[in-house]
Amino acid sequence: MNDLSETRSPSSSVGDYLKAVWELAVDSGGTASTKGVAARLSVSPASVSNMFARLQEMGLVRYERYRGATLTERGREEALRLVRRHRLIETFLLEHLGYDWQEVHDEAERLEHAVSDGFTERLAELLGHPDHDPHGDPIPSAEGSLEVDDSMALSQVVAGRRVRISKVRDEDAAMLDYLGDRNLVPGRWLRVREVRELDGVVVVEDEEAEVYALGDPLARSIFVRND
Amino acid sequence: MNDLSETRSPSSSVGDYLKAVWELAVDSGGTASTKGVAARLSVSPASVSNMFARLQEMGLVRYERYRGATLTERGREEALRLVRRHRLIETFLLEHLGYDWQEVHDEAERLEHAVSDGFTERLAELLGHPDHDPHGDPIPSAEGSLEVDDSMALSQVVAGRRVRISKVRDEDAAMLDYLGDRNLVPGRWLRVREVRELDGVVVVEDEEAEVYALGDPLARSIFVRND
DNA sequence: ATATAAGATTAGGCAGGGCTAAACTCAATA
DNA sequence: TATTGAGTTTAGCCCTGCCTAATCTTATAT
Ligand SMILES: [Mn+2]
Ligand SMILES: [Mn+2]
Ligand SMILES: [Mn+2]
Ligand SMILES: [Mn+2]
Repeated sequence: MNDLSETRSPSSSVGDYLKAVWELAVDSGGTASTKGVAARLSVSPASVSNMFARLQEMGLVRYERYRGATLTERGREEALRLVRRHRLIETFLLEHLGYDWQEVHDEAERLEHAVSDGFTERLAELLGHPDHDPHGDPIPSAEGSLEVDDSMALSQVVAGRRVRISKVRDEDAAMLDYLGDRNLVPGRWLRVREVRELDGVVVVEDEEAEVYALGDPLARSIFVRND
Repeated sequence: MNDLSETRSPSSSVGDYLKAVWELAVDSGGTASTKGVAARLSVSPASVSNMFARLQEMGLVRYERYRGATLTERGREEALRLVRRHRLIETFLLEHLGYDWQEVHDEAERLEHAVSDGFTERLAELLGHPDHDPHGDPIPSAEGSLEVDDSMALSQVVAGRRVRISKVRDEDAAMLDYLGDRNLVPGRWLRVREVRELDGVVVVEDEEAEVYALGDPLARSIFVRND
Protein backbone atom coordinates (compact mmCIF):
# COMPACT_ATOMS: atom_id res chain seq x y z
CA MET A 1 0.00 0.00 0.00
CA ASN A 2 1.73 3.19 1.08
CA ASP A 3 5.45 3.52 1.42
CA LEU A 4 5.31 4.04 5.15
CA SER A 5 3.89 0.65 6.00
CA GLU A 6 6.60 -0.97 3.94
CA THR A 7 9.36 0.98 5.60
CA ARG A 8 9.73 1.59 9.32
CA SER A 9 6.67 3.10 10.88
CA PRO A 10 7.07 6.69 12.07
CA SER A 11 7.76 7.33 15.73
CA SER A 12 4.96 8.54 17.94
CA SER A 13 6.44 12.04 17.90
CA VAL A 14 6.36 12.16 14.14
CA GLY A 15 2.78 10.95 14.14
CA ASP A 16 1.66 13.53 16.66
CA TYR A 17 3.26 16.31 14.63
CA LEU A 18 1.49 15.13 11.50
CA LYS A 19 -1.84 15.03 13.30
CA ALA A 20 -1.22 18.51 14.68
CA VAL A 21 -0.48 19.86 11.21
CA TRP A 22 -3.59 18.14 9.88
CA GLU A 23 -5.81 19.54 12.60
CA LEU A 24 -4.43 23.07 12.42
CA ALA A 25 -4.33 23.20 8.66
CA VAL A 26 -8.10 22.72 8.37
CA ASP A 27 -8.82 26.31 9.27
CA SER A 28 -5.62 27.86 7.96
CA GLY A 29 -5.64 27.22 4.25
CA GLY A 30 -3.77 23.96 4.42
CA THR A 31 -0.74 25.34 6.21
CA ALA A 32 0.22 24.97 9.87
CA SER A 33 2.43 27.49 11.64
CA THR A 34 5.36 26.72 13.87
CA LYS A 35 3.72 28.52 16.74
CA GLY A 36 0.42 26.70 16.32
CA VAL A 37 1.98 23.27 16.35
CA ALA A 38 4.22 24.23 19.26
CA ALA A 39 1.23 25.31 21.31
CA ARG A 40 -0.79 22.26 20.39
CA LEU A 41 1.93 19.80 21.31
CA SER A 42 3.37 21.77 24.23
CA VAL A 43 6.84 21.90 22.77
CA SER A 44 9.08 24.85 21.97
CA PRO A 45 8.90 26.58 18.59
CA ALA A 46 12.50 25.58 18.04
CA SER A 47 11.57 21.93 18.29
CA VAL A 48 8.86 22.44 15.69
CA SER A 49 11.23 24.12 13.22
CA ASN A 50 13.52 21.19 13.64
CA MET A 51 10.78 18.63 13.16
CA PHE A 52 9.34 20.43 10.12
CA ALA A 53 12.71 20.07 8.43
CA ARG A 54 12.84 16.39 9.30
CA LEU A 55 9.29 15.76 8.15
CA GLN A 56 10.08 17.36 4.82
CA GLU A 57 13.18 15.20 4.57
CA MET A 58 10.90 12.19 5.11
CA GLY A 59 8.52 13.39 2.42
CA LEU A 60 5.63 13.85 4.82
CA VAL A 61 5.38 17.60 4.63
CA ARG A 62 6.16 20.52 2.35
CA TYR A 63 7.96 23.17 4.31
CA GLU A 64 9.14 26.68 3.55
CA ARG A 65 11.13 28.59 6.13
CA TYR A 66 9.01 31.20 7.89
CA ARG A 67 5.99 29.98 5.91
CA GLY A 68 4.82 26.90 7.78
CA ALA A 69 4.22 23.30 6.73
CA THR A 70 1.66 21.53 4.54
CA LEU A 71 1.02 17.80 4.51
CA THR A 72 2.02 15.82 1.44
CA GLU A 73 -0.26 13.06 0.30
CA ARG A 74 1.78 10.55 2.26
CA GLY A 75 1.72 12.79 5.29
CA ARG A 76 -2.03 13.09 5.10
CA GLU A 77 -2.44 9.34 4.80
CA GLU A 78 -0.32 8.77 7.87
CA ALA A 79 -2.20 11.44 9.82
CA LEU A 80 -5.56 9.93 8.91
CA ARG A 81 -4.36 6.46 9.78
CA LEU A 82 -3.67 7.75 13.28
CA VAL A 83 -6.95 9.63 13.48
CA ARG A 84 -8.76 6.43 12.56
CA ARG A 85 -6.98 4.55 15.30
CA HIS A 86 -7.52 7.31 17.79
CA ARG A 87 -11.26 7.50 17.22
CA LEU A 88 -11.78 3.76 17.17
CA ILE A 89 -9.85 3.43 20.40
CA GLU A 90 -11.88 6.21 22.00
CA THR A 91 -15.04 4.42 20.98
CA PHE A 92 -13.78 1.19 22.49
CA LEU A 93 -12.76 2.84 25.75
CA LEU A 94 -16.16 4.46 26.14
CA GLU A 95 -18.35 1.63 25.02
CA HIS A 96 -16.48 -1.40 26.29
CA LEU A 97 -14.26 -0.32 29.14
CA GLY A 98 -16.52 2.12 30.90
CA TYR A 99 -14.27 5.13 30.54
CA ASP A 100 -15.75 8.58 30.91
CA TRP A 101 -14.89 11.55 28.76
CA GLN A 102 -12.27 12.91 31.13
CA GLU A 103 -10.01 9.95 30.64
CA VAL A 104 -10.56 8.82 27.09
CA HIS A 105 -8.43 11.22 25.13
CA ASP A 106 -5.06 10.81 26.86
CA GLU A 107 -5.27 7.05 26.72
CA ALA A 108 -6.07 7.09 23.00
CA GLU A 109 -3.27 9.58 22.39
CA ARG A 110 -0.77 6.98 23.54
CA LEU A 111 -2.43 3.82 22.26
CA GLU A 112 -2.84 5.12 18.73
CA HIS A 113 0.93 4.74 18.30
CA ALA A 114 1.20 1.29 19.82
CA VAL A 115 -1.48 -0.67 17.99
CA SER A 116 -0.94 -2.42 14.66
CA ASP A 117 -3.11 -2.18 11.57
CA GLY A 118 -4.30 -5.68 12.39
CA PHE A 119 -5.39 -4.63 15.86
CA THR A 120 -7.14 -1.59 14.48
CA GLU A 121 -9.20 -3.53 11.97
CA ARG A 122 -10.15 -6.21 14.45
CA LEU A 123 -11.19 -3.52 16.87
CA ALA A 124 -13.30 -1.92 14.14
CA GLU A 125 -14.90 -5.32 13.62
CA LEU A 126 -15.61 -5.70 17.34
CA LEU A 127 -17.21 -2.27 17.39
CA GLY A 128 -19.37 -2.97 14.35
CA HIS A 129 -17.43 -0.74 11.96
CA PRO A 130 -18.67 2.58 13.33
CA ASP A 131 -18.29 5.57 11.03
CA HIS A 132 -18.43 8.13 13.82
CA ASP A 133 -16.99 8.13 17.30
CA PRO A 134 -19.34 8.67 20.26
CA HIS A 135 -19.22 12.44 20.14
CA GLY A 136 -19.76 12.57 16.41
CA ASP A 137 -16.32 12.92 14.83
CA PRO A 138 -16.15 10.95 11.59
CA ILE A 139 -13.81 7.96 11.60
CA PRO A 140 -11.59 7.82 8.51
CA SER A 141 -11.98 4.63 6.52
CA ALA A 142 -9.25 2.02 6.46
CA GLU A 143 -8.49 3.23 2.94
CA GLY A 144 -7.94 6.77 4.16
CA SER A 145 -11.05 8.58 3.05
CA LEU A 146 -12.79 10.97 5.38
CA GLU A 147 -16.33 12.26 5.28
CA VAL A 148 -16.52 15.93 4.33
CA ASP A 149 -17.79 17.98 7.20
CA ASP A 150 -20.75 20.17 6.24
CA SER A 151 -21.93 20.85 9.76
CA MET A 152 -21.95 24.23 11.43
CA ALA A 153 -21.66 25.48 14.97
CA LEU A 154 -24.96 25.92 16.74
CA SER A 155 -23.98 29.54 17.30
CA GLN A 156 -24.21 30.14 13.56
CA VAL A 157 -27.64 28.72 12.91
CA VAL A 158 -30.51 31.03 12.03
CA ALA A 159 -33.31 31.09 14.57
CA GLY A 160 -36.35 28.96 13.80
CA ARG A 161 -34.47 26.13 12.17
CA ARG A 162 -34.88 22.50 13.06
CA VAL A 163 -31.42 20.93 13.20
CA ARG A 164 -29.74 17.71 14.17
CA ILE A 165 -26.67 17.47 16.37
CA SER A 166 -23.84 15.98 14.33
CA LYS A 167 -21.02 16.29 16.81
CA VAL A 168 -19.82 17.93 19.98
CA ARG A 169 -16.34 19.35 20.47
CA ASP A 170 -14.19 16.96 22.46
CA GLU A 171 -11.66 19.50 23.64
CA ASP A 172 -13.30 20.37 26.92
CA ALA A 173 -14.27 17.32 28.94
CA ALA A 174 -16.39 19.32 31.38
CA MET A 175 -18.57 20.58 28.53
CA LEU A 176 -18.81 17.10 27.11
CA ASP A 177 -20.04 15.82 30.44
CA TYR A 178 -22.51 18.68 30.76
CA LEU A 179 -23.95 18.00 27.32
CA GLY A 180 -23.94 14.26 27.85
CA ASP A 181 -25.91 14.61 31.08
CA ARG A 182 -28.61 16.53 29.19
CA ASN A 183 -28.52 14.12 26.30
CA LEU A 184 -27.43 16.84 23.91
CA VAL A 185 -25.52 14.31 21.85
CA PRO A 186 -25.04 13.44 18.18
CA GLY A 187 -28.26 12.31 16.53
CA ARG A 188 -30.63 14.44 18.60
CA TRP A 189 -32.97 16.93 17.01
CA LEU A 190 -33.24 20.51 18.19
CA ARG A 191 -35.49 23.45 17.41
CA VAL A 192 -33.52 26.69 17.52
CA ARG A 193 -35.70 29.23 19.30
CA GLU A 194 -33.40 32.19 19.53
CA VAL A 195 -29.87 33.20 18.61
CA ARG A 196 -29.12 36.29 20.61
CA GLU A 197 -26.50 38.60 19.10
CA LEU A 198 -25.99 40.47 22.32
CA ASP A 199 -24.46 37.74 24.47
CA GLY A 200 -24.20 34.82 22.10
CA VAL A 201 -26.76 32.76 23.98
CA VAL A 202 -28.63 30.24 21.85
CA VAL A 203 -31.98 28.96 23.06
CA VAL A 204 -32.97 25.51 21.86
CA GLU A 205 -35.73 23.05 22.49
CA ASP A 206 -35.09 19.33 22.40
CA GLU A 207 -37.28 16.42 21.34
CA GLU A 208 -38.92 16.30 24.75
CA ALA A 209 -39.75 20.01 24.57
CA GLU A 210 -37.08 20.73 27.15
CA VAL A 211 -35.65 24.22 26.67
CA TYR A 212 -31.98 25.10 27.13
CA ALA A 213 -30.25 28.46 27.02
CA LEU A 214 -26.71 27.76 25.96
CA GLY A 215 -23.95 30.33 26.42
CA ASP A 216 -21.56 31.08 23.61
CA PRO A 217 -18.85 28.54 24.57
CA LEU A 218 -21.43 25.76 24.73
CA ALA A 219 -23.15 26.90 21.55
CA ARG A 220 -19.84 26.74 19.76
CA SER A 221 -19.16 23.25 21.06
CA ILE A 222 -22.27 21.84 19.42
CA PHE A 223 -22.26 21.22 15.69
CA VAL A 224 -25.44 20.65 13.76
CA ARG A 225 -26.75 20.00 10.30
CA ASN A 226 -29.89 21.47 8.80
CA ASP A 227 -32.63 19.06 7.81
CA MET B 1 18.59 11.61 41.34
CA ASN B 2 15.73 14.12 41.52
CA ASP B 3 12.20 13.38 42.65
CA LEU B 4 10.81 13.62 39.14
CA SER B 5 12.58 10.50 38.01
CA GLU B 6 10.80 8.75 40.84
CA THR B 7 7.43 9.75 39.46
CA ARG B 8 7.92 9.54 35.70
CA SER B 9 7.15 6.11 34.37
CA PRO B 10 10.06 4.23 32.83
CA SER B 11 10.46 4.19 29.06
CA SER B 12 9.52 1.09 27.14
CA SER B 13 13.20 0.19 26.78
CA VAL B 14 13.74 0.34 30.51
CA GLY B 15 10.67 -1.82 31.06
CA ASP B 16 11.78 -4.43 28.56
CA TYR B 17 15.20 -4.65 30.19
CA LEU B 18 13.60 -5.13 33.60
CA LYS B 19 11.36 -7.87 32.27
CA ALA B 20 14.34 -9.56 30.64
CA VAL B 21 16.28 -9.49 33.89
CA TRP B 22 13.27 -10.89 35.72
CA GLU B 23 12.75 -13.70 33.23
CA LEU B 24 16.40 -14.67 33.05
CA ALA B 25 17.02 -14.41 36.77
CA VAL B 26 14.47 -17.10 37.56
CA ASP B 27 16.83 -19.90 36.59
CA SER B 28 20.11 -18.14 37.37
CA GLY B 29 20.03 -17.51 41.07
CA GLY B 30 18.48 -14.07 40.84
CA THR B 31 21.13 -12.60 38.58
CA ALA B 32 20.95 -11.88 34.86
CA SER B 33 24.03 -11.74 32.67
CA THR B 34 24.86 -9.10 30.12
CA LYS B 35 24.99 -11.69 27.39
CA GLY B 36 21.66 -13.22 28.34
CA VAL B 37 19.81 -9.95 28.30
CA ALA B 38 21.52 -8.93 25.07
CA ALA B 39 20.38 -12.14 23.38
CA ARG B 40 16.88 -11.87 24.75
CA LEU B 41 16.38 -8.29 23.59
CA SER B 42 18.42 -8.53 20.40
CA VAL B 43 20.75 -5.72 21.35
CA SER B 44 24.52 -5.64 21.70
CA PRO B 45 26.20 -6.56 24.99
CA ALA B 46 27.59 -3.03 25.11
CA SER B 47 24.08 -1.63 25.17
CA VAL B 48 23.23 -3.88 28.08
CA SER B 49 26.28 -2.81 30.11
CA ASN B 50 25.21 0.73 29.55
CA MET B 51 21.60 0.11 30.53
CA PHE B 52 22.58 -1.88 33.64
CA ALA B 53 24.47 1.16 34.88
CA ARG B 54 21.51 3.40 34.20
CA LEU B 55 19.06 1.00 35.85
CA GLN B 56 21.21 0.94 38.95
CA GLU B 57 21.32 4.72 38.91
CA MET B 58 17.51 4.63 38.83
CA GLY B 59 17.41 2.23 41.75
CA LEU B 60 15.79 -0.54 39.74
CA VAL B 61 18.69 -2.96 39.75
CA ARG B 62 21.78 -3.89 41.75
CA TYR B 63 24.72 -4.17 39.42
CA GLU B 64 28.30 -5.25 39.83
CA ARG B 65 30.67 -4.99 36.90
CA TYR B 66 31.31 -8.37 35.29
CA ARG B 67 28.82 -9.93 37.72
CA GLY B 68 25.43 -9.20 36.23
CA ALA B 69 22.33 -7.45 37.53
CA THR B 70 19.68 -8.26 40.13
CA LEU B 71 16.33 -6.55 40.45
CA THR B 72 15.71 -4.35 43.46
CA GLU B 73 12.28 -4.44 45.04
CA ARG B 74 11.23 -1.47 42.94
CA GLY B 75 12.62 -3.09 39.84
CA ARG B 76 10.71 -6.26 40.52
CA GLU B 77 7.50 -4.34 41.07
CA GLU B 78 7.90 -2.55 37.79
CA ALA B 79 8.69 -5.78 35.95
CA LEU B 80 5.65 -7.51 37.39
CA ARG B 81 3.45 -4.57 36.57
CA LEU B 82 4.46 -5.04 32.94
CA VAL B 83 4.03 -8.79 33.07
CA ARG B 84 0.52 -8.30 34.42
CA ARG B 85 -0.30 -5.95 31.58
CA HIS B 86 1.29 -8.18 29.03
CA ARG B 87 -0.66 -11.27 30.06
CA LEU B 88 -3.96 -9.47 30.40
CA ILE B 89 -3.51 -7.95 26.98
CA GLU B 90 -2.67 -11.33 25.48
CA THR B 91 -5.79 -12.74 27.01
CA PHE B 92 -7.87 -9.92 25.56
CA LEU B 93 -6.36 -10.30 22.10
CA LEU B 94 -7.07 -14.02 22.05
CA GLU B 95 -10.51 -14.04 23.62
CA HIS B 96 -12.01 -10.82 22.31
CA LEU B 97 -10.21 -9.86 19.15
CA GLY B 98 -9.78 -13.25 17.52
CA TYR B 99 -6.01 -13.20 17.40
CA ASP B 100 -4.14 -16.45 17.03
CA TRP B 101 -0.97 -17.38 18.84
CA GLN B 102 1.33 -16.22 16.08
CA GLU B 103 0.32 -12.62 16.46
CA VAL B 104 -0.43 -12.16 20.12
CA HIS B 105 2.97 -11.71 21.63
CA ASP B 106 4.37 -8.89 19.51
CA GLU B 107 1.26 -6.83 19.89
CA ALA B 108 1.31 -7.25 23.68
CA GLU B 109 4.99 -6.44 23.77
CA ARG B 110 4.20 -2.96 22.46
CA LEU B 111 0.87 -2.35 24.13
CA GLU B 112 2.13 -3.20 27.61
CA HIS B 113 4.06 0.08 27.57
CA ALA B 114 1.26 2.24 26.25
CA VAL B 115 -1.64 1.37 28.53
CA SER B 116 -2.31 3.04 31.87
CA ASP B 117 -2.99 1.38 35.19
CA GLY B 118 -6.61 2.43 34.77
CA PHE B 119 -6.83 0.71 31.41
CA THR B 120 -5.23 -2.41 32.80
CA GLU B 121 -7.66 -2.75 35.68
CA ARG B 122 -10.69 -2.10 33.52
CA LEU B 123 -9.44 -4.68 31.09
CA ALA B 124 -9.02 -7.15 33.96
CA GLU B 125 -12.62 -6.39 34.91
CA LEU B 126 -13.82 -6.98 31.33
CA LEU B 127 -11.98 -10.31 31.27
CA GLY B 128 -13.42 -11.42 34.60
CA HIS B 129 -10.18 -11.00 36.57
CA PRO B 130 -8.41 -14.04 35.17
CA ASP B 131 -5.49 -15.35 37.22
CA HIS B 132 -3.86 -17.15 34.32
CA ASP B 133 -3.46 -16.24 30.69
CA PRO B 134 -4.77 -18.64 28.04
CA HIS B 135 -1.65 -20.76 27.88
CA GLY B 136 -1.38 -21.02 31.64
CA ASP B 137 1.10 -18.37 32.75
CA PRO B 138 0.01 -16.84 36.05
CA ILE B 139 -1.04 -13.20 35.93
CA PRO B 140 0.52 -11.12 38.71
CA SER B 141 -2.04 -9.40 40.93
CA ALA B 142 -2.54 -5.66 40.79
CA GLU B 143 -0.69 -5.53 44.11
CA GLY B 144 2.33 -7.24 42.61
CA SER B 145 2.12 -10.74 44.01
CA LEU B 146 2.73 -13.72 41.78
CA GLU B 147 1.74 -17.32 42.27
CA VAL B 148 4.69 -19.58 43.01
CA ASP B 149 5.26 -22.00 40.20
CA ASP B 150 5.42 -25.59 41.38
CA SER B 151 4.85 -27.16 38.00
CA MET B 152 7.38 -29.29 36.17
CA ALA B 153 8.11 -30.02 32.54
CA LEU B 154 6.35 -33.07 31.18
CA SER B 155 9.76 -34.42 30.29
CA GLN B 156 10.57 -34.71 34.01
CA VAL B 157 7.53 -36.59 35.16
CA VAL B 158 7.84 -40.20 36.27
CA ALA B 159 5.95 -42.67 34.10
CA GLY B 160 2.58 -43.83 35.36
CA ARG B 161 1.60 -40.52 36.93
CA ARG B 162 -1.68 -38.79 36.31
CA VAL B 163 -0.98 -35.09 35.82
CA ARG B 164 -2.73 -31.92 34.85
CA ILE B 165 -1.43 -29.47 32.28
CA SER B 166 -0.73 -26.17 34.03
CA LYS B 167 0.84 -24.27 31.19
CA VAL B 168 2.47 -24.48 27.81
CA ARG B 169 5.56 -22.53 26.80
CA ASP B 170 4.62 -19.54 24.67
CA GLU B 171 7.99 -19.07 23.04
CA ASP B 172 7.34 -21.11 19.93
CA ALA B 173 4.06 -20.24 18.24
CA ALA B 174 4.15 -23.30 15.99
CA MET B 175 4.27 -25.60 18.99
CA LEU B 176 1.48 -23.66 20.64
CA ASP B 177 -0.67 -24.12 17.59
CA TYR B 178 0.18 -27.82 17.43
CA LEU B 179 -0.78 -28.34 21.05
CA GLY B 180 -3.85 -26.17 20.75
CA ASP B 181 -5.11 -28.20 17.79
CA ARG B 182 -4.89 -31.37 19.89
CA ASN B 183 -6.42 -29.69 22.89
CA LEU B 184 -3.29 -30.23 24.95
CA VAL B 185 -3.98 -27.06 26.88
CA PRO B 186 -3.94 -25.91 30.51
CA GLY B 187 -6.53 -27.72 32.62
CA ARG B 188 -6.43 -31.02 30.76
CA TRP B 189 -5.56 -34.27 32.49
CA LEU B 190 -2.99 -36.65 31.13
CA ARG B 191 -1.81 -40.14 32.04
CA VAL B 192 1.93 -40.47 31.46
CA ARG B 193 2.51 -43.82 29.83
CA GLU B 194 6.20 -43.71 29.13
CA VAL B 195 9.16 -41.40 29.54
CA ARG B 196 11.83 -42.76 27.29
CA GLU B 197 15.39 -41.86 28.30
CA LEU B 198 16.79 -42.79 24.95
CA ASP B 199 15.22 -40.13 22.79
CA GLY B 200 13.30 -38.02 25.27
CA VAL B 201 9.94 -39.00 23.84
CA VAL B 202 7.09 -38.87 26.33
CA VAL B 203 3.97 -40.91 25.65
CA VAL B 204 0.77 -39.62 27.17
CA GLU B 205 -2.89 -40.47 27.04
CA ASP B 206 -5.51 -37.76 27.29
CA GLU B 207 -8.99 -37.74 28.77
CA GLU B 208 -10.46 -39.22 25.62
CA ALA B 209 -7.91 -42.06 25.67
CA GLU B 210 -6.10 -40.50 22.74
CA VAL B 211 -2.41 -41.33 22.84
CA TYR B 212 0.36 -38.96 21.85
CA ALA B 213 4.08 -39.54 21.53
CA LEU B 214 5.70 -36.18 22.17
CA GLY B 215 9.29 -35.46 21.20
CA ASP B 216 11.62 -33.80 23.65
CA PRO B 217 11.01 -30.21 22.50
CA LEU B 218 7.27 -30.66 22.83
CA ALA B 219 7.59 -32.51 26.13
CA ARG B 220 9.58 -29.63 27.50
CA SER B 221 6.99 -27.12 26.32
CA ILE B 222 4.26 -28.68 28.43
CA PHE B 223 4.24 -28.05 32.16
CA VAL B 224 2.18 -30.15 34.52
CA ARG B 225 1.32 -30.59 38.16
CA ASN B 226 0.90 -33.84 40.01
CA ASP B 227 -2.24 -34.40 42.04
C1' DA C 1 50.51 -21.03 38.46
C1' DT C 2 49.55 -19.40 33.70
C1' DA C 3 47.60 -19.00 29.31
C1' DT C 4 43.46 -18.37 26.94
C1' DA C 5 38.91 -17.48 25.44
C1' DA C 6 34.40 -16.19 26.62
C1' DG C 7 32.16 -12.52 28.43
C1' DA C 8 32.02 -7.71 29.81
C1' DT C 9 33.29 -3.04 29.76
C1' DT C 10 35.03 1.24 27.79
C1' DA C 11 35.66 4.53 24.08
C1' DG C 12 33.78 6.93 20.56
C1' DG C 13 29.84 7.55 17.33
C1' DC C 14 25.17 8.50 15.65
C1' DA C 15 20.14 9.59 15.32
C1' DG C 16 15.90 11.10 17.47
C1' DG C 17 13.72 14.65 20.22
C1' DG C 18 13.84 17.85 23.43
C1' DC C 19 15.53 22.62 25.49
C1' DT C 20 17.28 27.84 25.91
C1' DA C 21 19.30 31.94 24.08
C1' DA C 22 20.55 34.64 20.36
C1' DA C 23 19.84 36.15 15.76
C1' DC C 24 16.98 36.83 11.97
C1' DT C 25 12.42 37.84 8.84
C1' DC C 26 8.67 39.98 7.49
C1' DA C 27 4.45 42.23 7.78
C1' DA C 28 2.17 45.78 9.92
C1' DT C 29 2.55 50.31 11.44
C1' DA C 30 4.11 55.12 11.93
C1' DT D 1 9.77 54.29 3.63
C1' DA D 2 11.64 53.14 8.10
C1' DT D 3 10.81 50.88 12.39
C1' DT D 4 9.59 47.33 15.22
C1' DG D 5 7.98 43.17 17.40
C1' DA D 6 5.83 38.75 16.85
C1' DG D 7 7.13 34.70 14.91
C1' DT D 8 10.88 31.81 13.30
C1' DT D 9 15.12 29.94 12.77
C1' DT D 10 19.89 28.89 14.22
C1' DA D 11 23.40 27.64 17.44
C1' DG D 12 24.69 24.97 20.97
C1' DC D 13 23.55 21.73 24.44
C1' DC D 14 21.35 17.55 26.77
C1' DC D 15 19.58 12.82 27.39
C1' DT D 16 18.13 8.23 25.68
C1' DG D 17 19.37 4.20 23.29
C1' DC D 18 21.59 1.98 20.09
C1' DC D 19 26.02 0.58 17.47
C1' DT D 20 31.19 -1.12 16.51
C1' DA D 21 35.96 -1.70 17.88
C1' DA D 22 39.20 -2.01 21.24
C1' DT D 23 40.37 -3.31 25.74
C1' DC D 24 39.81 -5.44 29.93
C1' DT D 25 38.36 -9.53 33.56
C1' DT D 26 37.56 -13.83 35.03
C1' DA D 27 36.96 -18.54 34.98
C1' DT D 28 38.84 -22.56 33.28
C1' DA D 29 42.03 -25.74 31.40
C1' DT D 30 46.48 -26.86 31.14
MN1 LIG E 1 -12.78 12.10 19.52
MN1 LIG F 1 -0.59 10.53 20.05
MN1 LIG G 1 1.87 -15.38 27.74
MN1 LIG H 1 7.66 -4.70 25.66
